[in-house]
Amino acid sequence: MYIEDYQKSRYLVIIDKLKEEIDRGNLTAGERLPSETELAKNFKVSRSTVREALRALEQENIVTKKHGIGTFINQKPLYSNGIEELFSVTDLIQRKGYTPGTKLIFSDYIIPNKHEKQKLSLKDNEKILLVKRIRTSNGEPLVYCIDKVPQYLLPNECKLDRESIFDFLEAKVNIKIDYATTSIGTTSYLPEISDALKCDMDTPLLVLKQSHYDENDQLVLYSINYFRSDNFNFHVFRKRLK
Amino acid sequence: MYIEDYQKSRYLVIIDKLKEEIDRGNLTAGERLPSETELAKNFKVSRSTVREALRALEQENIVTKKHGIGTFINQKPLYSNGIEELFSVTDLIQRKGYTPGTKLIFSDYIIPNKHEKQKLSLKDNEKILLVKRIRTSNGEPLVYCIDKVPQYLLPNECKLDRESIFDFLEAKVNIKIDYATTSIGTTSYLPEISDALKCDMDTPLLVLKQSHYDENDQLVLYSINYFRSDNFNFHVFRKRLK
DNA sequence: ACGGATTTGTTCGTATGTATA
DNA sequence: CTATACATACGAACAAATCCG
Repeated sequence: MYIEDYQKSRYLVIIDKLKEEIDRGNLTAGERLPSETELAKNFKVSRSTVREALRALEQENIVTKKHGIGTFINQKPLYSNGIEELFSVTDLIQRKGYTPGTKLIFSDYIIPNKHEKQKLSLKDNEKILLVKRIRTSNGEPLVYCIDKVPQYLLPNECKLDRESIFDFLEAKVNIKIDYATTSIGTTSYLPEISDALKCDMDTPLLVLKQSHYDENDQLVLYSINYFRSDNFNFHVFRKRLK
Repeated sequence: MYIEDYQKSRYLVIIDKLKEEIDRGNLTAGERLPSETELAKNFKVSRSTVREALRALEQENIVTKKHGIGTFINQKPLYSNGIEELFSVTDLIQRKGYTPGTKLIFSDYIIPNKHEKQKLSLKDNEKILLVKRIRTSNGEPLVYCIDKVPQYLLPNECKLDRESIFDFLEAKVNIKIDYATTSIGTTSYLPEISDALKCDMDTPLLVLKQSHYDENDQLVLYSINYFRSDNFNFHVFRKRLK
């Protein structure tokens, strides 16, 4: 009987219901929601619970609250490639509806140089697995990926050559990548990389250097991704503070 | 007497106090905060208020809460140029401790082309103010800015040649820019722009195309910024969802 | 310009649920 | 199993912003 809604907090249920209303078109862009008091009455919960739900929706940029006026459905649905959400290259390609592929260039354990040692905060004698791959989207080269993982995190002999590193770490080693700090820059023609991506000397590359952390704030993966930027952009939603 | 702390909500005060403790080093990275109940007792507020403060700090990526364990100061210092926060180029330069400057290239009202008309959702006959400027940091050219503002938003004859457009719109026209949707890409050498930025043919440019909206979701400014990327990176904090 | 009605913001106190050590 | 810590939920009160007659 009460198996149905078992263990789902009320405010989460309200979020789902409101999102459904929006998807279904009963609530459209720019429209004002019923007041918090009204919503509370409708959903038969307290105003606090409604506010909890609205807060989450505001954080997702789905609604905007205005003091003394009301809560409004946002104009901009956004969700393009919002770069502020961390996903693997595999995910990135799949979300665009394309088929991801991988060409392995290099994969082996190496002795880290000073810079790598510092980035991954390694002790002496600790090696890293260095993987270089070209990721393709429907067969077309899109990204040149260089990934570095400390050896001590990995099972023996593992080469990480095929699958998504994110998926592998999660499935086989039980490491969940939680967040990353990323720097975004560019570079001009680099022989090794530009040629592999089949782009000419005039095509600059978009470079993402990322330090990935797990849920315990351990740095588990440092990666450099070179994107062909002629047919590729990232998007960010930027919000003014204060 | 009571003029001092006039009208500042308690949770904001708590946020400031906790940040101060962190800055001062009394609370260091990785450390666990006192429990919510304890903090409430210390600050002489209810636990709800403490939670309100902690929620905000979590959103700013300053602390992480773990169910049943505690609240922890984050490892990562974060936000150098967190691009997810929207600020003007003037702010950007000032935050780095440099002195911003401006060289005006062009400023006049023009009849928009089809693309501009669509981007700014203009009616027929509506002109736009087109401004092209080089922004300098301690005298060195850093960004080439192209800004487009619908004429009907501006006072007569205004040319926006000197100051920050953000500041001008806020101070003189009472338009507050609230958020922007941004695409990040690159471009190779462009004569007009690369030369102005004094960079050679091998230096790619980082391109930010931004649609700026005010608090009523009105598109008020479309801008294209070309950054010299040889001495400049953006940073993003990317978080995994789910 | 004023006042009252509406709406969101802040704070409190309390109770109960759930995760972790 | 128990104590601790965070998560969810309720209801109440007052503050502050906005709107409208």
